[in-house]
Amino acid sequence: MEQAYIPHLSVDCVLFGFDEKQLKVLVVERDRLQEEDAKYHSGLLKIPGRLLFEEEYLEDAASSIIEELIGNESIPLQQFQVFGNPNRIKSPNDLLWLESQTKLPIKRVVTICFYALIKITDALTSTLNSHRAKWIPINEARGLAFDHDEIVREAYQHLKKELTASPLEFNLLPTYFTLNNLQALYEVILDQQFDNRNFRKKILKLPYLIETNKMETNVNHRPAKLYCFNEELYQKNKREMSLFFL
Amino acid sequence: MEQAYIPHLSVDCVLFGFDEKQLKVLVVERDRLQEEDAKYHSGLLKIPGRLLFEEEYLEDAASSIIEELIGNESIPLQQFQVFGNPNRIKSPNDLLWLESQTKLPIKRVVTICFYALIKITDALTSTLNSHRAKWIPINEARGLAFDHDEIVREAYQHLKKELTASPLEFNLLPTYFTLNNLQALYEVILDQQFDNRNFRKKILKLPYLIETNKMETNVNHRPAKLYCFNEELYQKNKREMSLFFL
DNA sequence: ATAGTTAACGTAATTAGTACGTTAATAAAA
DNA sequence: TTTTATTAACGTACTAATTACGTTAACTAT
Repeated sequence: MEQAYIPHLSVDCVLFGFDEKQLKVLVVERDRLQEEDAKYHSGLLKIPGRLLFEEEYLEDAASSIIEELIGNESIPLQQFQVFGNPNRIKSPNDLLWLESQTKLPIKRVVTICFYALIKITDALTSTLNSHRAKWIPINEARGLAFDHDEIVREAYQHLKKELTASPLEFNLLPTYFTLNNLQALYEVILDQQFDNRNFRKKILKLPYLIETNKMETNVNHRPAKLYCFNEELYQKNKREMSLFFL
Repeated sequence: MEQAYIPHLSVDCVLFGFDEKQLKVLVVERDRLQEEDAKYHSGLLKIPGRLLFEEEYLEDAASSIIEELIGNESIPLQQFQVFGNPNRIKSPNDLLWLESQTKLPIKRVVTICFYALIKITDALTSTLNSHRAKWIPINEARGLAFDHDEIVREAYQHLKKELTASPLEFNLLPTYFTLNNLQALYEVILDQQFDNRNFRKKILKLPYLIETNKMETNVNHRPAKLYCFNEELYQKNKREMSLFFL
């Protein structure tokens, strides 16, 4: 059964990834319109999102958008802000594109935005390619379609704030990671340097950070111990640990 | 010119007030429907809100709702969450009421929620009465129409989190207040006691808390100095002071 | 072997936070 | 006029957390 879109409401997702060096966001190509689609198919970039269906839960819409791109359906989502100015869609092409997608006359779209943290290794390149999606460094997310520059900027602010308040960003790391991986993540997100020895002392207090007996391999220096994240202990402890972390 | 409503979108406001003892929220009566409106006119309670107009900014809608009830138009608003489950309007009467208000067929309403802090003395009793609005203690906000119980609960959580992260709740106090007024506010919102002497030391570090030469009057004990809040200094300092306060 | 690189442990000094005691100023009661 | 009740306002010793460092260990590449 085909579901009908609500022409006034959409859901957009800012998906964050971390490749051990940089914080990235996932963007997809907004197809160029037929008329201007002359030579190549590479269009303007946007963040993943679509109009809401009439009977659809907001979280379900966001999850389905993520699942299509990443394949994983159990990724925690954070609703962070609504963008709904009557004039937020400034470019006539953006509007035409929306109408071509939905076959509906579109006047104004209020979009409910979510962000999620993605293990960058979970996203298969083939799936990304087939959706013409790719990771770009957050500071290169400029000139996106609609008001998506602003949406990405605000999502980043919320992520920063959340990370300062509670240490939960393990989802951006691979399953096994070194303490220095973790520190690099904190430094990149918060744009702030930490003393390695003090960071280590502080982070090791977290009961849900588990030391394994695995070691880093293929490095040309002393290999570090690998750690992993115990989600069950995290669920138990996040309430107490949630405020005032770093 | 009459503006048309968007039948799928509304804005609701949780307005917090503080009467030196209790944290309160402003509620209005949802008119009983004609049929059941037999004896008296006191209806079910709801928080203030309405459908969005087609060309209206979200913040403007929220501001207009507040201005109508409080009269003051420059109150900072915080967008905190969207409530948009397809089945969030459970009571048939709530739906009928919406349709009677808007003369539109309503299927599903996604509501964008804001909260604001109100000096309780700014709200004129006459204005409140004419809108059949009143302040009720937050823990008595039960059995409200729609899913407004949940909305109030969530708004309160956000307020708590915000107050823990940054000390900005001066808008809940009268212009001149004692340090004990301020402490009582913190204790009520955070549901936590503070040592009077330590609270005083900590709060006096805030550069935007200004000592005046006025004194408390009409108290049968040693009168306290009155303080006020310097908004300009607050704007300058909030960035640095914003995290990790109490 | 030696140099280069990052891992991992430790400690003194500083700063912030907590738990208290004491005196001061006012109104009302005795 | 003294006493009592009540809250204001100041101060200080103790404890916990944070910061700023030094040092040694384990690995690779030359």
